[in-house]
Amino acid sequence: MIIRGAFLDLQTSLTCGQAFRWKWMGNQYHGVVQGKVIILKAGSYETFQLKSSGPFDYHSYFRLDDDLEKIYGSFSGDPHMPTITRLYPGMRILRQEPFETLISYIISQVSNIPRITRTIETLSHRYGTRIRFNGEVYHSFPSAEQLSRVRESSFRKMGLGYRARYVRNAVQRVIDDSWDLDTLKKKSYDEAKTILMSLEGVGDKVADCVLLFSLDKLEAFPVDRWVRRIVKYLYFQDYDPSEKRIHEWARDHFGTFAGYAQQYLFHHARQHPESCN
DNA sequence: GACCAGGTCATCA
DNA sequence: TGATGACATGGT
Repeated sequence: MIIRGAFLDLQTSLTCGQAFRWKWMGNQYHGVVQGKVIILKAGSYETFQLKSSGPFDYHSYFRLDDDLEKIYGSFSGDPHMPTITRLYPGMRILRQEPFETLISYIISQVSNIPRITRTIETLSHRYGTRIRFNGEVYHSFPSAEQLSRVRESSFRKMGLGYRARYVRNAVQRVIDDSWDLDTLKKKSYDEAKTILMSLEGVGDKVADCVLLFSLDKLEAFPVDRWVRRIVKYLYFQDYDPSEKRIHEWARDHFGTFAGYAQQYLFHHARQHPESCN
């Protein structure tokens, strides 16, 4: 199937560090979303080729309803964002699955993207559902049910370290309370964040990532080391802002689309570390 | 081998 | 509220 006319930078959107399961193989991106194998290839201007093992709502996954021009426009009063958004046009926030996002970002803390990717791959390979497609074997990200049979010690052996207990507890909570994380979409940002943070090992940052990347809260502004670095350099040169101060500032300064601003700042900081010194 | 990584939590002033 | 260190481990 060919998708036309989407303002979407496939490569940057898939590899800017928000999703961990996309692999570049044979000139295409291969991934598994909602238990389906998805293969994507960028064609000439604004066309994409999509193959999948089952129905895939790419419009929803890539959030094609988000009007990027309008979002960029909402940052036009900022001294830096017009330049930064222009460097990565078409980079979109993805709408990922809440459970996968929660577990992935619990794992991500104080780690690095290559390691996070590898760990999540191992987790999927061991406990996810095996899917054959086009002669290749893929694995879905495991469900809470599938992970509920895994001991904390097994997570530890996979290299999760102290995060093993957090993952184990989060899985247990989802199973015990028959917790459908999607219901958090209907709650306010603050309510949903409070609920997520009631999980051990889920603090400000992980909660914001889950809210932004899977629960439609575009006002979430995850602050990690990279974001703190670039925000401090670009906007707070005379003093060192506290975590709380950065959050207040981001909400006031960027408003409803703070999450998009965050992702562009994060990506830019990683592409150009020298721009933060 | 040192330093760092998409943090969180407990503890103490 | 704000500062500090422990937590496990692997990438560079």
